[in-house]
Amino acid sequence: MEQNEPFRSANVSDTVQIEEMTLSEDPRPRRASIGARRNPAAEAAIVAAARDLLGEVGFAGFSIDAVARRAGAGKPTIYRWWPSRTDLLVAVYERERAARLAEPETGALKGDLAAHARALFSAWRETPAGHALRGIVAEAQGAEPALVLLWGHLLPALARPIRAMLGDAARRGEVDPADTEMLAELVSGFLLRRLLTGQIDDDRAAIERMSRILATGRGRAK
Amino acid sequence: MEQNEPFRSANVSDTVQIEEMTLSEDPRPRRASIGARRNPAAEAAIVAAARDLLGEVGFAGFSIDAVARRAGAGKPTIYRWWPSRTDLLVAVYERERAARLAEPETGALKGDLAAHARALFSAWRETPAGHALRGIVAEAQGAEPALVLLWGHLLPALARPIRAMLGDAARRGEVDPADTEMLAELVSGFLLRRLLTGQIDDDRAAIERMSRILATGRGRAK
DNA sequence: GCACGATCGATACGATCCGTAACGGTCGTT
DNA sequence: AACGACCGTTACGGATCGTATCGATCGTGC
Repeated sequence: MEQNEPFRSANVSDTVQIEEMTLSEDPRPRRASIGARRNPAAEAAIVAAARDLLGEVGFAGFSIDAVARRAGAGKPTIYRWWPSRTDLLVAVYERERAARLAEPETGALKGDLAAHARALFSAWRETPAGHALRGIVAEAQGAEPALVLLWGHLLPALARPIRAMLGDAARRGEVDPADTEMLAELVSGFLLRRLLTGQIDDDRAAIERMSRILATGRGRAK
Repeated sequence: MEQNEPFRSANVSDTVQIEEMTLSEDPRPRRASIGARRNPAAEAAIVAAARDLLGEVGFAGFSIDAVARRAGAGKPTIYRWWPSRTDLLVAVYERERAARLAEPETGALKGDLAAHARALFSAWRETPAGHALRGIVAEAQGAEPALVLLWGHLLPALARPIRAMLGDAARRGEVDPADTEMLAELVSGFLLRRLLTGQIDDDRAAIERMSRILATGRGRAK
């Protein structure tokens, strides 16, 4: 879904600043070592290859071998910097996710939650971040380090903006401060369940309902 | 994670009387064919081996080869009846889950939800059903058939008793009937997120909080 | 200047697993 | 009595993982 122009390779743009267009299939650039230090071009090419691969075939076709082939890199180079497949997935996930940050400036909790959920679903749909997170969750079901990383780092990061919204709402008196933690868990549970079942389309009705139930309670339902 | 309980003895319950040809010192019991029909002993031995393997090493060490070795069965026999690894996981999951059905207390929604969540966590802890479901979810992130099975069959089955409780509550006027669907999704999201992150210990406080928020709303917080 | 050493890509290895094929043997069904 | 679906064994091709080895590259420290 991204850039596909088979640009005629002019130069390699070797400086530290790496553009993300260094991924085409050139004859044999043979990106060699640049000395006793990490080659930023290799790092960028590997992450870009992993990202594109995830975007094209999803987690199903994601393998270190395939990434190495696509990036024109050696597997030892990948394993040197990302000790496991999970780490590479995390690198892709965090790089893609960093670009999209939702602003919770709405004022009412319900609107904040809905906007955030819609923005997150959109990011998961339109970047490989969704596939990356799905893969990480999958690996966490069989590998202990991935599980620790998931619920010690990634899920807290996922819940952080939600918790921030809930904190604001608590300060405004919209919710009981004692409930914010569980409310954040319920929201992230909703998001995660939708992601893992492939239901991240822009279902505004469902998002609206979720936000209303969790933001305003439902005791006084219509 | 991996708090492997010695869940049950390795007895192959129901179905058919099985001689102890699985663990004895005999070199090769060689359970042969019984003619042009399915051998219940083979089926029971395979499912039992899969269940025990899940209970001992979790989804990480679960493979068809390992199950075949343990069951003294041939891989073709397994693939004949369970066309994919996912199907075998489902067989284990549904067999273990069938034993434990929580009865709704028919009192108030909050208590029903809490009791059900606690019973489910308990079953996931003390039988391999939790490991099986985690494996199915993991495979659903990379295989389309598993995904279809998960959210077309398993998750609806998981949500069914919850939806029933919510239906009762709606008839009692406790919740708006229009909210039952999303409430069921939120509850199952809570359960699933806890399972996938290995947090299915008997956290009564959290379960209580979840039940209170979803059952009674939280607009009138203390 | 110069040896050291970490890096690069290429290749290969052992191990594991998947899903299927071929085969001889078993035994109800027809 | 022939048929055919079943069983377990063995084996295969393909894919993947993670690691080892190698020659070449080129900053860094002496």
